[in-house]
Amino acid sequence: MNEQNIFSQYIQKHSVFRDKRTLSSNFVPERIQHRGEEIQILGSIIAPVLKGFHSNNIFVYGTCGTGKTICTKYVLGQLVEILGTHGRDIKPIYINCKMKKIADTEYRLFAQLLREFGETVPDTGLPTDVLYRKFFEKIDSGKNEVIIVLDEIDALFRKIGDDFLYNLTRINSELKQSHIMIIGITNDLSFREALDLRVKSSLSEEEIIFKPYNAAQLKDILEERASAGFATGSVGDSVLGKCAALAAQEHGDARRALDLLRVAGEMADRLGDGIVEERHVDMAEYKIDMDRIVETVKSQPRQSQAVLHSIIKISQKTALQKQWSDRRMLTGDVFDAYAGICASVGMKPLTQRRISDLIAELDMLGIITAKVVSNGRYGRTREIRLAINDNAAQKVDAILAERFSA
DNA sequence: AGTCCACAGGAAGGGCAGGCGA
DNA sequence: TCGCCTGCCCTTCCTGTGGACT
Repeated sequence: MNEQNIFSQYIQKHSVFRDKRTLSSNFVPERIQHRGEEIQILGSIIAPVLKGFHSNNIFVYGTCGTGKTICTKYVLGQLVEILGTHGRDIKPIYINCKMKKIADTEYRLFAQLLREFGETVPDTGLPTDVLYRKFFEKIDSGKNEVIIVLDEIDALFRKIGDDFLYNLTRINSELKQSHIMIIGITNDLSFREALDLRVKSSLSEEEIIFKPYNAAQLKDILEERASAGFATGSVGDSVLGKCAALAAQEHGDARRALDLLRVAGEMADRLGDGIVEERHVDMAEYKIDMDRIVETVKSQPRQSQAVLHSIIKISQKTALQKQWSDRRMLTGDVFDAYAGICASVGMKPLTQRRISDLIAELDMLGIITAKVVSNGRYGRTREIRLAINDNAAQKVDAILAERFSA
């Protein structure tokens, strides 16, 4: 091999990792810690399908990173494993409703369900009721028990309402030999309350609530993952403790804890340090937050970017004169600045109504905070502030300035 | 108590791209 | 090819809001 090859150095270098996959939040381990009770309950609700009985629908609640998805996948994995010995026709389907362009509309949801059965469905073009009928015919062509896991079901509900749930449950009353069971996963505890009465009554569901992990539980989880993921002696107890403590501050989010640990390892690797230290966790925390912001901004449509650009511009201008807490602006200010940017780059401006929606979307993404306030006779508007720190704002501004340079 | 402001936000519909079936 | 369907982005129109001001 050519010693000058740019990758030869990488191959020779010692890595802190043994198996990085196990440090991914999507990885389903053989044993899930601190969720024994929830797994038991979930299993006991699903179990009747093994004997040919119908199971109730289930709603799994819990904040981000509390193990809802992983436990559900784990239980279904166990189900599939035992199916081999029982030979029943049970088909679990996992769909993440937050995945844009995958299952974020009723059409796309049914299209995705049909694809799980090996059908080819166009991305658009067919009436939704045709897909509905196709799906119906497909599952009723045999004796099937279909378990549909709808992860982040609240995202789909917010976008298209609860008709899709009603339609899914209604299918059961029409099916002759098959049955559908729905497992909805959500971090919105008020989700059920928002459902229409007729949907609630047709669901006949059970609920499981996942509580956040505490720091000690997170550390247990990290220890087990680290022993499989890192080379022996590469990561110390204090590093695991720090990742656990930081994640515990964020509502006991195990996903965050794993991300911190994995990225800290990547930092150590990149710097050729051989051992993961606490300073790598600090770097990881910064990098994760920065990457999230930059990626979010880059993936926004041009008009949203122009709105954000105008918000940063106003924020920078006021920063010179005011305290941080006073760096707020109103919808009208943002619209004026946005119109100015459009004029300078020759872009057709959208209406204020549309900009109002884009501001709300940026708020949802966590890049800005936009609070509706009333200023008395000076009107009702949104008070807008940047929700990212100065470093991130500068980085985002540099990206946007390049995009909107006249 | 009534007025007024500067929007918020819902509803309806237009225009577009793209796919299907007759 | 045409009519009909979809999702998506957008505009237009409208009503509602809440607190300062008169």
